[in-house]
Amino acid sequence: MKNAILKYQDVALKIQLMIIQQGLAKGTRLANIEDLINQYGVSRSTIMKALDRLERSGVIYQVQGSGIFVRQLKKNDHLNFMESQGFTNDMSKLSGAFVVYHVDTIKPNLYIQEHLQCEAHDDVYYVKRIRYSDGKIYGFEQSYYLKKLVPYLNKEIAEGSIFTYIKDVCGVNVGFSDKYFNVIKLDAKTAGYLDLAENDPALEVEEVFHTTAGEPFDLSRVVYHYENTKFFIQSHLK
Amino acid sequence: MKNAILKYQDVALKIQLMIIQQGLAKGTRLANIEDLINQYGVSRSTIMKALDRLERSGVIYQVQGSGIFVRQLKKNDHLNFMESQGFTNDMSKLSGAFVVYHVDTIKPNLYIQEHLQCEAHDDVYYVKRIRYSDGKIYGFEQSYYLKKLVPYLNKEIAEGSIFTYIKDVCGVNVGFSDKYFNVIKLDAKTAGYLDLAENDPALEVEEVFHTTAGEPFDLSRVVYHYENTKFFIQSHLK
DNA sequence: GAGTGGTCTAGACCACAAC
DNA sequence: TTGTGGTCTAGACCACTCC
Repeated sequence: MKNAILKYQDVALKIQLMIIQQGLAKGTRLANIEDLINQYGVSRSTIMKALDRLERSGVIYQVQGSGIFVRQLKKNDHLNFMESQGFTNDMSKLSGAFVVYHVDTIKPNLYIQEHLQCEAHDDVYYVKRIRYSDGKIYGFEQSYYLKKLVPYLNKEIAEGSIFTYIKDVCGVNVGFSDKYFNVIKLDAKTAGYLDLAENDPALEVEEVFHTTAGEPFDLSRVVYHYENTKFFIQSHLK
Repeated sequence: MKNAILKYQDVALKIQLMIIQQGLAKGTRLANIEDLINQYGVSRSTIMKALDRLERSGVIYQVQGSGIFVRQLKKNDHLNFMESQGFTNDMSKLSGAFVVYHVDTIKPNLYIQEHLQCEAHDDVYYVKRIRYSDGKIYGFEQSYYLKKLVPYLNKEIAEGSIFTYIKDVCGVNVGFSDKYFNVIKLDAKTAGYLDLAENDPALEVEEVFHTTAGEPFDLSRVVYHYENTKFFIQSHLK
Protein backbone atom coordinates (compact mmCIF):
# COMPACT_ATOMS: atom_id res chain seq x y z
CA MET A 1 0.00 0.00 0.00
CA LYS A 2 1.57 3.27 -1.08
CA ASN A 3 0.65 6.70 -2.28
CA ALA A 4 -1.74 7.76 0.43
CA ILE A 5 -3.36 10.97 -0.76
CA LEU A 6 -1.34 13.90 0.51
CA LYS A 7 -3.40 16.93 1.44
CA TYR A 8 -1.27 19.47 -0.39
CA GLN A 9 -1.38 17.37 -3.58
CA ASP A 10 -5.10 17.04 -3.27
CA VAL A 11 -5.58 20.77 -2.77
CA ALA A 12 -3.23 21.61 -5.64
CA LEU A 13 -5.10 19.27 -7.95
CA LYS A 14 -8.46 20.69 -6.96
CA ILE A 15 -7.36 24.27 -7.49
CA GLN A 16 -5.90 23.43 -10.89
CA LEU A 17 -9.05 21.56 -11.85
CA MET A 18 -11.15 24.52 -10.79
CA ILE A 19 -9.09 26.87 -12.98
CA ILE A 20 -9.46 24.58 -15.97
CA GLN A 21 -13.14 23.82 -15.50
CA GLN A 22 -14.05 27.46 -15.00
CA GLY A 23 -11.81 28.41 -17.88
CA LEU A 24 -10.24 31.22 -15.88
CA ALA A 25 -8.20 33.58 -18.04
CA LYS A 26 -4.58 34.54 -17.46
CA GLY A 27 -4.36 37.23 -14.80
CA THR A 28 -7.59 36.22 -13.03
CA ARG A 29 -7.29 36.57 -9.30
CA LEU A 30 -8.07 33.58 -7.10
CA ALA A 31 -9.41 33.52 -3.56
CA ASN A 32 -6.99 34.68 -0.88
CA ILE A 33 -5.17 32.29 1.42
CA GLU A 34 -7.52 32.81 4.34
CA ASP A 35 -10.45 31.77 2.16
CA LEU A 36 -8.57 28.80 0.74
CA ILE A 37 -7.84 27.61 4.28
CA ASN A 38 -11.54 27.64 5.12
CA GLN A 39 -12.58 26.28 1.74
CA TYR A 40 -10.33 23.22 1.94
CA GLY A 41 -10.18 22.85 5.71
CA VAL A 42 -6.41 22.56 5.92
CA SER A 43 -3.70 24.60 7.59
CA ARG A 44 -2.00 27.62 6.15
CA SER A 45 1.24 25.72 5.50
CA THR A 46 -0.57 23.09 3.50
CA ILE A 47 -2.20 25.72 1.33
CA MET A 48 1.17 27.43 0.88
CA LYS A 49 2.77 24.18 -0.20
CA ALA A 50 0.00 23.45 -2.67
CA LEU A 51 0.35 26.95 -4.12
CA ASP A 52 4.12 26.53 -4.30
CA ARG A 53 3.68 23.42 -6.45
CA LEU A 54 1.19 25.13 -8.71
CA GLU A 55 3.48 28.11 -9.05
CA ARG A 56 6.44 25.95 -10.05
CA SER A 57 4.43 24.03 -12.57
CA GLY A 58 3.37 27.25 -14.21
CA VAL A 59 -0.30 27.23 -13.29
CA ILE A 60 -0.37 30.31 -11.07
CA TYR A 61 1.83 33.10 -9.77
CA GLN A 62 1.68 34.72 -6.38
CA VAL A 63 2.26 38.39 -5.68
CA GLN A 64 3.03 39.37 -2.13
CA GLY A 65 0.57 41.90 -0.78
CA SER A 66 -1.65 41.56 -3.80
CA GLY A 67 -2.99 38.11 -4.56
CA ILE A 68 -2.82 34.82 -6.39
CA PHE A 69 -3.29 34.89 -10.16
CA VAL A 70 -3.81 32.46 -13.00
CA ARG A 71 -0.81 32.02 -15.28
CA GLN A 72 -1.78 29.19 -17.57
CA LEU A 73 -0.78 29.54 -21.17
CA LYS A 74 -0.70 26.16 -22.68
CA LYS A 75 0.58 26.03 -26.21
CA ASN A 76 -0.69 22.69 -27.37
CA ASP A 77 1.61 22.54 -30.33
CA HIS A 78 4.67 22.77 -28.08
CA LEU A 79 6.09 19.93 -26.01
CA ASN A 80 6.71 20.59 -22.33
CA PHE A 81 10.46 20.09 -22.25
CA MET A 82 10.53 19.60 -18.49
CA GLU A 83 7.99 16.81 -18.45
CA SER A 84 9.32 14.77 -21.32
CA GLN A 85 10.32 11.45 -19.86
CA GLY A 86 12.47 9.60 -22.28
CA PHE A 87 9.88 10.28 -24.85
CA THR A 88 6.42 9.73 -23.50
CA ASN A 89 5.51 13.10 -22.04
CA ASP A 90 2.63 15.23 -23.19
CA MET A 91 2.37 13.39 -26.43
CA SER A 92 0.46 10.70 -24.59
CA LYS A 93 -2.57 12.87 -25.23
CA LEU A 94 -1.98 12.62 -28.94
CA SER A 95 -2.92 9.77 -31.17
CA GLY A 96 0.73 8.87 -31.56
CA ALA A 97 2.49 5.56 -31.55
CA PHE A 98 5.95 4.06 -31.63
CA VAL A 99 7.71 2.02 -34.25
CA VAL A 100 10.10 -0.22 -32.38
CA TYR A 101 13.24 -1.43 -34.14
CA HIS A 102 15.05 -3.24 -31.35
CA VAL A 103 14.59 -4.38 -27.79
CA ASP A 104 17.80 -6.27 -27.05
CA THR A 105 19.78 -7.27 -24.02
CA ILE A 106 23.35 -6.08 -24.39
CA LYS A 107 26.51 -5.55 -22.38
CA PRO A 108 27.20 -1.87 -21.79
CA ASN A 109 30.20 -0.15 -23.35
CA LEU A 110 32.36 2.20 -21.32
CA TYR A 111 30.25 5.24 -22.08
CA ILE A 112 27.06 3.54 -20.89
CA GLN A 113 28.81 2.06 -17.84
CA GLU A 114 29.90 5.51 -16.78
CA HIS A 115 26.49 7.11 -17.18
CA LEU A 116 24.51 4.28 -15.63
CA GLN A 117 27.16 3.69 -12.97
CA CYS A 118 27.29 -0.02 -13.73
CA GLU A 119 29.86 -2.71 -14.55
CA ALA A 120 30.76 -4.32 -17.87
CA HIS A 121 29.02 -7.55 -16.88
CA ASP A 122 25.69 -5.92 -15.95
CA ASP A 123 22.88 -6.52 -18.43
CA VAL A 124 21.28 -3.58 -20.14
CA TYR A 125 18.16 -3.35 -22.32
CA TYR A 126 18.76 -1.50 -25.55
CA VAL A 127 15.67 0.04 -27.11
CA LYS A 128 15.63 1.73 -30.49
CA ARG A 129 12.39 3.30 -31.67
CA ILE A 130 10.71 6.17 -33.45
CA ARG A 131 7.90 8.33 -32.18
CA TYR A 132 5.06 9.10 -34.55
CA SER A 133 2.02 11.28 -34.01
CA ASP A 134 -0.65 12.33 -36.48
CA GLY A 135 1.39 10.77 -39.24
CA LYS A 136 4.42 12.90 -38.40
CA ILE A 137 7.76 11.72 -37.12
CA TYR A 138 8.66 13.38 -33.84
CA GLY A 139 11.97 11.83 -33.04
CA PHE A 140 14.34 8.93 -32.94
CA GLU A 141 15.24 7.41 -29.58
CA GLN A 142 17.96 5.08 -28.38
CA SER A 143 17.65 4.11 -24.74
CA TYR A 144 19.56 1.93 -22.30
CA TYR A 145 17.79 0.53 -19.24
CA LEU A 146 19.56 -1.22 -16.38
CA LYS A 147 18.15 -4.74 -16.13
CA LYS A 148 18.93 -4.64 -12.43
CA LEU A 149 16.10 -2.15 -12.02
CA VAL A 150 13.99 -2.92 -15.09
CA PRO A 151 14.01 -6.74 -15.03
CA TYR A 152 11.90 -7.26 -18.13
CA LEU A 153 11.18 -5.39 -21.34
CA ASN A 154 9.95 -6.41 -24.78
CA LYS A 155 8.85 -4.97 -28.08
CA GLU A 156 5.21 -4.84 -27.10
CA ILE A 157 5.93 -2.78 -24.00
CA ALA A 158 8.20 -0.47 -25.99
CA GLU A 159 5.31 0.29 -28.31
CA GLY A 160 3.66 2.09 -25.43
CA SER A 161 4.94 4.26 -22.59
CA ILE A 162 8.01 2.56 -21.15
CA PHE A 163 8.02 4.97 -18.24
CA THR A 164 4.47 4.15 -17.23
CA TYR A 165 5.44 0.48 -17.32
CA ILE A 166 8.61 1.06 -15.33
CA LYS A 167 6.75 2.98 -12.66
CA ASP A 168 3.61 0.89 -12.38
CA VAL A 169 4.93 -2.59 -13.04
CA CYS A 170 8.59 -2.50 -12.04
CA GLY A 171 7.88 -0.21 -9.10
CA VAL A 172 10.69 2.17 -9.95
CA ASN A 173 10.32 5.58 -8.34
CA VAL A 174 11.56 8.20 -10.77
CA GLY A 175 13.40 10.95 -8.94
CA PHE A 176 15.47 13.32 -11.05
CA SER A 177 17.30 13.57 -14.33
CA ASP A 178 20.26 15.29 -15.95
CA LYS A 179 19.51 16.55 -19.41
CA TYR A 180 22.14 17.61 -21.92
CA PHE A 181 21.23 18.94 -25.33
CA ASN A 182 22.61 20.66 -28.38
CA VAL A 183 21.94 21.22 -32.04
CA ILE A 184 23.57 18.99 -34.63
CA LYS A 185 23.72 18.32 -38.33
CA LEU A 186 22.22 14.91 -39.02
CA ASP A 187 24.36 12.07 -40.26
CA ALA A 188 22.99 10.01 -43.14
CA LYS A 189 21.83 7.11 -40.98
CA THR A 190 19.88 9.12 -38.40
CA ALA A 191 18.46 11.31 -41.15
CA GLY A 192 17.09 8.14 -42.71
CA TYR A 193 15.18 7.28 -39.55
CA LEU A 194 13.65 10.75 -39.41
CA ASP A 195 12.86 10.92 -43.10
CA LEU A 196 15.14 13.91 -43.43
CA ALA A 197 18.26 14.63 -45.47
CA GLU A 198 21.85 14.35 -44.33
CA ASN A 199 23.07 17.61 -42.74
CA ASP A 200 19.55 18.72 -41.91
CA PRO A 201 19.40 20.26 -38.42
CA ALA A 202 18.17 18.44 -35.31
CA LEU A 203 18.00 18.73 -31.55
CA GLU A 204 19.96 16.02 -29.80
CA VAL A 205 18.95 15.37 -26.18
CA GLU A 206 20.83 13.03 -23.89
CA GLU A 207 19.30 12.35 -20.51
CA VAL A 208 20.13 10.20 -17.52
CA PHE A 209 17.20 9.28 -15.28
CA HIS A 210 17.67 8.44 -11.61
CA THR A 211 15.40 6.80 -9.09
CA THR A 212 14.35 8.75 -6.01
CA ALA A 213 17.16 6.86 -4.28
CA GLY A 214 19.67 8.44 -6.67
CA GLU A 215 20.44 5.37 -8.78
CA PRO A 216 20.66 5.94 -12.54
CA PHE A 217 18.49 3.44 -14.44
CA ASP A 218 18.01 4.89 -17.92
CA LEU A 219 20.35 6.57 -20.37
CA SER A 220 18.39 8.01 -23.24
CA ARG A 221 19.37 9.80 -26.44
CA VAL A 222 16.62 11.36 -28.51
CA VAL A 223 17.08 13.17 -31.81
CA TYR A 224 14.07 15.36 -32.55
CA HIS A 225 12.68 16.20 -35.99
CA TYR A 226 13.35 19.92 -36.43
CA GLU A 227 10.18 20.66 -38.38
CA ASN A 228 7.75 18.63 -36.29
CA THR A 229 8.81 19.52 -32.75
CA LYS A 230 8.68 22.76 -30.81
CA PHE A 231 9.27 23.01 -27.09
CA PHE A 232 8.38 25.22 -24.18
CA ILE A 233 9.43 25.70 -20.59
CA GLN A 234 7.66 27.79 -17.99
CA SER A 235 10.27 28.78 -15.50
CA HIS A 236 10.20 30.48 -12.18
CA LEU A 237 13.11 32.67 -11.21
CA LYS A 238 11.77 33.82 -7.84
CA MET B 1 15.77 48.94 2.28
CA LYS B 2 14.88 45.54 0.94
CA ASN B 3 16.14 42.01 0.81
CA ALA B 4 16.50 41.31 4.47
CA ILE B 5 18.40 38.05 4.75
CA LEU B 6 15.93 35.21 4.88
CA LYS B 7 16.97 32.37 7.10
CA TYR B 8 16.22 29.59 4.64
CA GLN B 9 18.19 31.36 1.91
CA ASP B 10 21.07 31.86 4.28
CA VAL B 11 21.05 28.20 5.31
CA ALA B 12 20.76 27.00 1.70
CA LEU B 13 23.69 29.18 0.70
CA LYS B 14 25.83 27.96 3.57
CA ILE B 15 25.13 24.31 2.84
CA GLN B 16 25.93 24.77 -0.83
CA LEU B 17 29.10 26.65 0.03
CA MET B 18 30.11 23.85 2.38
CA ILE B 19 29.62 21.28 -0.37
CA ILE B 20 31.73 23.26 -2.80
CA GLN B 21 34.48 24.18 -0.36
CA GLN B 22 34.84 20.64 0.92
CA GLY B 23 34.64 19.35 -2.63
CA LEU B 24 32.11 16.70 -1.64
CA ALA B 25 31.63 14.08 -4.35
CA LYS B 26 28.32 13.07 -5.88
CA GLY B 27 26.53 10.63 -3.56
CA THR B 28 28.16 11.91 -0.38
CA ARG B 29 25.75 11.90 2.50
CA LEU B 30 25.21 15.12 4.45
CA ALA B 31 24.26 15.56 8.10
CA ASN B 32 20.70 14.59 8.97
CA ILE B 33 17.97 17.13 9.56
CA GLU B 34 18.19 16.96 13.34
CA ASP B 35 21.87 17.89 13.17
CA LEU B 36 21.25 20.64 10.64
CA ILE B 37 18.64 22.14 12.98
CA ASN B 38 21.17 22.31 15.79
CA GLN B 39 24.01 23.36 13.53
CA TYR B 40 22.15 26.36 12.09
CA GLY B 41 19.89 27.09 15.04
CA VAL B 42 16.69 27.27 13.03
CA SER B 43 13.45 25.33 13.00
CA ARG B 44 12.79 22.12 11.15
CA SER B 45 10.58 23.85 8.57
CA THR B 46 13.29 26.35 7.74
CA ILE B 47 15.78 23.55 7.16
CA MET B 48 13.28 21.71 5.01
CA LYS B 49 12.65 24.81 2.92
CA ALA B 50 16.37 25.37 2.43
CA LEU B 51 16.81 21.73 1.38
CA ASP B 52 13.86 22.02 -0.98
CA ARG B 53 15.55 24.92 -2.75
CA LEU B 54 18.84 23.07 -2.98
CA GLU B 55 17.05 20.01 -4.32
CA ARG B 56 15.29 21.97 -7.03
CA SER B 57 18.44 23.72 -8.09
CA GLY B 58 20.17 20.37 -8.51
CA VAL B 59 22.64 20.61 -5.63
CA ILE B 60 21.32 17.74 -3.51
CA TYR B 61 18.69 15.02 -3.48
CA GLN B 62 16.79 13.74 -0.47
CA VAL B 63 15.80 10.14 0.09
CA GLN B 64 13.07 9.50 2.63
CA GLY B 65 14.22 7.17 5.36
CA SER B 66 17.80 7.31 4.18
CA GLY B 67 19.43 10.70 4.02
CA ILE B 68 20.47 13.80 2.12
CA PHE B 69 23.02 13.37 -0.65
CA VAL B 70 25.18 15.55 -2.89
CA ARG B 71 24.07 15.66 -6.51
CA GLN B 72 26.28 18.26 -8.10
CA LEU B 73 27.52 17.50 -11.55
CA LYS B 74 28.49 20.73 -13.12
CA LYS B 75 29.49 20.53 -16.73
CA ASN B 76 31.29 23.79 -17.21
CA ASP B 77 31.14 23.62 -20.97
CA HIS B 78 27.34 23.51 -20.86
CA LEU B 79 25.06 26.47 -20.26
CA ASN B 80 22.39 26.12 -17.60
CA PHE B 81 19.30 26.54 -19.73
CA MET B 82 17.09 27.37 -16.78
CA GLU B 83 19.20 30.22 -15.54
CA SER B 84 19.87 31.94 -18.81
CA GLN B 85 18.29 35.36 -18.49
CA GLY B 86 17.98 36.90 -21.88
CA PHE B 87 21.55 36.04 -22.36
CA THR B 88 23.62 36.83 -19.34
CA ASN B 89 23.44 33.63 -17.31
CA ASP B 90 26.39 31.50 -16.38
CA MET B 91 28.51 33.05 -19.02
CA SER B 92 29.08 35.91 -16.68
CA LYS B 93 31.87 33.78 -15.25
CA LEU B 94 33.54 33.71 -18.62
CA SER B 95 35.69 36.39 -20.14
CA GLY B 96 32.92 37.13 -22.61
CA ALA B 97 31.61 40.37 -23.97
CA PHE B 98 28.88 41.77 -26.15
CA VAL B 99 29.04 43.50 -29.48
CA VAL B 100 26.08 45.84 -29.56
CA TYR B 101 24.58 46.81 -32.91
CA HIS B 102 21.54 48.80 -31.86
CA VAL B 103 19.88 50.27 -28.81
CA ASP B 104 16.91 52.16 -30.24
CA THR B 105 13.56 53.36 -29.03
CA ILE B 106 10.84 52.06 -31.30
CA LYS B 107 7.08 51.60 -31.44
CA PRO B 108 6.06 47.95 -31.05
CA ASN B 109 4.46 46.05 -33.90
CA LEU B 110 1.45 43.84 -33.29
CA TYR B 111 3.53 40.80 -32.41
CA ILE B 112 5.48 42.68 -29.76
CA GLN B 113 2.36 44.37 -28.44
CA GLU B 114 0.75 41.04 -27.89
CA HIS B 115 3.69 39.47 -26.10
CA LEU B 116 4.50 42.48 -23.96
CA GLN B 117 0.80 43.25 -23.39
CA CYS B 118 1.26 46.87 -24.41
CA GLU B 119 -0.26 49.42 -26.80
CA ALA B 120 0.97 50.68 -30.17
CA HIS B 121 1.92 54.04 -28.64
CA ASP B 122 4.03 52.60 -25.82
CA ASP B 123 7.78 53.04 -26.22
CA VAL B 124 9.98 49.98 -26.42
CA TYR B 125 13.77 49.64 -26.36
CA TYR B 126 15.08 47.50 -29.17
CA VAL B 127 18.48 45.90 -28.48
CA LYS B 128 20.42 43.91 -31.06
CA ARG B 129 23.67 42.34 -29.98
CA ILE B 130 25.99 39.37 -30.19
CA ARG B 131 27.49 37.40 -27.34
CA TYR B 132 31.16 36.53 -27.55
CA SER B 133 33.26 34.48 -25.17
CA ASP B 134 36.82 33.31 -25.54
CA GLY B 135 36.82 34.55 -29.09
CA LYS B 136 33.78 32.42 -29.96
CA ILE B 137 30.36 33.60 -30.96
CA TYR B 138 27.67 32.18 -28.69
CA GLY B 139 24.56 33.71 -30.07
CA PHE B 140 22.66 36.56 -31.64
CA GLU B 141 20.05 38.36 -29.59
CA GLN B 142 17.19 40.70 -30.40
CA SER B 143 15.36 42.01 -27.36
CA TYR B 144 12.48 44.37 -26.70
CA TYR B 145 12.17 46.08 -23.32
CA LEU B 146 9.13 48.02 -22.20
CA LYS B 147 10.24 51.60 -21.47
CA LYS B 148 7.44 51.82 -18.92
CA LEU B 149 9.44 49.42 -16.75
CA VAL B 150 12.96 49.99 -18.06
CA PRO B 151 13.02 53.78 -18.37
CA TYR B 152 16.56 54.07 -19.68
CA LEU B 153 18.97 51.94 -21.70
CA ASN B 154 21.97 52.68 -23.86
CA LYS B 155 24.74 50.99 -25.78
CA GLU B 156 27.14 51.07 -22.85
CA ILE B 157 24.69 49.26 -20.58
CA ALA B 158 23.92 46.71 -23.30
CA GLU B 159 27.61 45.84 -23.44
CA GLY B 160 27.22 44.32 -19.98
CA SER B 161 24.47 42.41 -18.24
CA ILE B 162 21.18 44.15 -19.00
CA PHE B 163 19.40 42.02 -16.42
CA THR B 164 21.73 43.04 -13.63
CA TYR B 165 21.12 46.64 -14.60
CA ILE B 166 17.36 46.17 -14.77
CA LYS B 167 17.25 44.56 -11.36
CA ASP B 168 19.70 46.75 -9.49
CA VAL B 169 19.14 50.13 -11.12
CA CYS B 170 15.58 50.01 -12.44
CA GLY B 171 14.38 48.02 -9.42
CA VAL B 172 12.52 45.50 -11.54
CA ASN B 173 11.78 42.24 -9.71
CA VAL B 174 12.10 39.38 -12.16
CA GLY B 175 9.45 36.76 -11.51
CA PHE B 176 8.93 34.15 -14.21
CA SER B 177 9.32 33.55 -17.90
CA ASP B 178 7.79 31.60 -20.76
CA LYS B 179 10.37 30.05 -23.01
CA TYR B 180 9.67 28.69 -26.48
CA PHE B 181 12.33 27.08 -28.60
CA ASN B 182 12.95 25.05 -31.69
CA VAL B 183 15.60 24.18 -34.21
CA ILE B 184 15.85 26.14 -37.46
CA LYS B 185 17.90 26.46 -40.61
CA LEU B 186 19.61 29.83 -40.60
CA ASP B 187 18.66 32.50 -43.09
CA ALA B 188 21.51 34.33 -44.82
CA LYS B 189 21.27 37.43 -42.64
CA THR B 190 21.32 35.73 -39.26
CA ALA B 191 24.01 33.34 -40.46
CA GLY B 192 26.12 36.39 -41.21
CA TYR B 193 25.88 37.60 -37.61
CA LEU B 194 26.92 34.19 -36.30
CA ASP B 195 29.71 33.73 -38.82
CA LEU B 196 27.96 30.62 -40.17
CA ALA B 197 26.58 29.64 -43.56
CA GLU B 198 23.00 29.92 -44.75
CA ASN B 199 21.00 26.78 -43.87
CA ASP B 200 23.34 25.85 -41.04
CA PRO B 201 21.39 24.63 -38.00
CA ALA B 202 20.64 26.75 -34.93
CA LEU B 203 18.59 26.82 -31.75
CA GLU B 204 16.06 29.63 -31.72
CA VAL B 205 14.80 30.62 -28.27
CA GLU B 206 12.03 33.11 -27.73
CA GLU B 207 11.32 34.14 -24.17
CA VAL B 208 8.97 36.53 -22.42
CA PHE B 209 10.09 37.73 -18.98
CA HIS B 210 7.61 38.90 -16.38
CA THR B 211 8.04 40.84 -13.15
CA THR B 212 7.05 39.20 -9.88
CA ALA B 213 3.82 41.17 -10.29
CA GLY B 214 3.13 39.31 -13.51
CA GLU B 215 3.81 42.14 -15.96
CA PRO B 216 5.79 41.22 -19.08
CA PHE B 217 8.72 43.59 -19.57
CA ASP B 218 11.11 41.84 -21.99
CA LEU B 219 10.57 39.89 -25.18
CA SER B 220 13.79 38.25 -26.23
CA ARG B 221 14.78 36.15 -29.24
CA VAL B 222 18.18 34.47 -29.17
CA VAL B 223 19.66 32.36 -31.94
CA TYR B 224 22.48 30.20 -30.59
CA HIS B 225 25.56 29.08 -32.49
CA TYR B 226 25.18 25.33 -32.90
CA GLU B 227 28.87 24.51 -32.60
CA ASN B 228 29.68 26.77 -29.68
CA THR B 229 26.76 26.19 -27.34
CA LYS B 230 25.63 23.17 -25.41
CA PHE B 231 23.01 23.22 -22.69
CA PHE B 232 21.97 21.32 -19.62
CA ILE B 233 19.01 21.13 -17.28
CA GLN B 234 18.90 19.35 -13.97
CA SER B 235 15.29 18.53 -13.38
CA HIS B 236 13.38 17.12 -10.51
CA LEU B 237 10.39 14.92 -11.22
CA LYS B 238 9.49 14.13 -7.60
C1' DG C 1 -4.14 51.44 7.64
C1' DA C 2 -6.33 47.34 5.94
C1' DG C 3 -5.51 43.37 3.30
C1' DT C 4 -2.63 39.85 1.37
C1' DG C 5 1.20 36.83 0.65
C1' DG C 6 5.77 35.17 2.99
C1' DT C 7 8.69 33.63 6.89
C1' DC C 8 9.43 31.15 11.00
C1' DT C 9 8.56 28.41 15.05
C1' DA C 10 7.62 24.14 18.04
C1' DG C 11 5.92 20.07 18.05
C1' DA C 12 3.04 15.86 16.72
C1' DC C 13 2.75 12.21 13.78
C1' DC C 14 3.48 9.52 9.29
C1' DA C 15 6.23 6.81 5.64
C1' DC C 16 10.05 4.73 4.25
C1' DA C 17 14.96 2.51 4.56
C1' DA C 18 18.37 0.08 6.83
C1' DC C 19 19.77 -2.88 10.18
C1' DT D 1 13.13 -1.47 15.83
C1' DT D 2 15.49 2.58 15.02
C1' DG D 3 16.74 6.39 12.25
C1' DT D 4 15.65 9.41 8.67
C1' DG D 5 13.06 12.35 5.66
C1' DG D 6 8.03 14.10 4.80
C1' DT D 7 3.47 15.91 6.18
C1' DC D 8 0.56 18.73 8.81
C1' DT D 9 -0.96 21.86 12.36
C1' DA D 10 -1.81 26.47 14.93
C1' DG D 11 -0.29 30.56 15.54
C1' DA D 12 2.93 34.70 15.70
C1' DC D 13 4.91 38.09 13.13
C1' DC D 14 7.02 40.29 8.82
C1' DA D 15 6.89 42.55 4.00
C1' DC D 16 4.58 44.22 0.45
C1' DT D 17 0.43 46.40 -2.25
C1' DC D 18 -3.27 49.14 -2.66
C1' DC D 19 -6.43 52.43 -1.28
